Amino acid sequence: MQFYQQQLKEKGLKTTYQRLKILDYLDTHRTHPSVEIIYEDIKSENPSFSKTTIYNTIETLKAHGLISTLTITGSEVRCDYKTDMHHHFYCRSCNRIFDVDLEQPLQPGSGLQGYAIDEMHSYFIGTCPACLKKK
Amino acid sequence: MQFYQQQLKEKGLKTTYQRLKILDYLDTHRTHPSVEIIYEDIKSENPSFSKTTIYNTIETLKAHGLISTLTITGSEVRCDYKTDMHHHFYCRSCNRIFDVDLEQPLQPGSGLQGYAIDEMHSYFIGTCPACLKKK
DNA sequence: TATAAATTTGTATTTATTACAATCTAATCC
DNA sequence: GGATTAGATTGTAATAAATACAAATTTATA
Ligand SMILES: [Mn+2]
Ligand SMILES: [Mn+2]
Ligand SMILES: [Zn+2]
Ligand SMILES: [Zn+2]
Repeated sequence: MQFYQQQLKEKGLKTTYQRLKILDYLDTHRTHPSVEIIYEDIKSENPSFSKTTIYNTIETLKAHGLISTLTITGSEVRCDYKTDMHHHFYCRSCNRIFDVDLEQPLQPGSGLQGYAIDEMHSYFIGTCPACLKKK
Repeated sequence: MQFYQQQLKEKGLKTTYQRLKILDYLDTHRTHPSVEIIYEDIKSENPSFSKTTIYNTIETLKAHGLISTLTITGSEVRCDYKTDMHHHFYCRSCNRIFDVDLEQPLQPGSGLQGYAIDEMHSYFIGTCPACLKKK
């Protein structure tokens, strides 16, 4: 928790219980949870937590580079404690998102001369091993 | 138009004015338009066209591999006539999506052993050259 | 401890998408 | 060609994620 507090201070953000809680949640739940999931989980032990706060906090933390978000499911934002570039696999069957390692990480390349790049993503969509077994 | 009709037949889909129109629209508007944009444009010359039909048709055409869709903006589905794997750049400033060529096309790699892959995407987010100039 | 700025909260609103039932149409068969 | 029917389109209602906003609360600073 001390570390999160320091991160917030470095970014000029006030330390609040909510921000610490969300950072901790994402750090310990590397499952790319949706806002809804985060909300349900946190709310269960902290009923006064507001969903709007989660939206606000996710936006703030992301804007300051402390977390990242994914839009690969098409229906909701998914959150990620990791901010370094890495790749994902989205299983349509169980709705889970997995981190994947690729031999060839994504590189800008000459086709992007003149573009200012903020984010790089690559991902796969399909069915994960566990779901394949069930069928 | 003859070609679209043949494509539909090959997939066992009925030929309808709406499907031909949407295929033609996407073929001639390689701008990754949203459903809303497609709707506005088509409706202007064909007021009876329904937005639901566009949603339905996009889904059907995609399911049969005749078009593809992107979810990279986070707020709406964007449509693409191209179905072969290629990469994208999303400009947050003008909301446009550009096709980009990369030296290294995305490859599954050993990190995805056991996964069944339906789609592969990679994309960049940032500011396009035109928007950079304006600032 | 008092203060100001920032944050949280609850509610209302917006927007994209889906559900659904009635109507219509394309393909098939006579 | 005309009747049949499965499939497609349409309009409306419903859902769900995300945003807007203002009041209440809290943090950091003095
Ligand atoms: Mn991740
Ligand atoms: Mn494209
Ligand atoms: Zn799965
Ligand atoms: Zn731009």
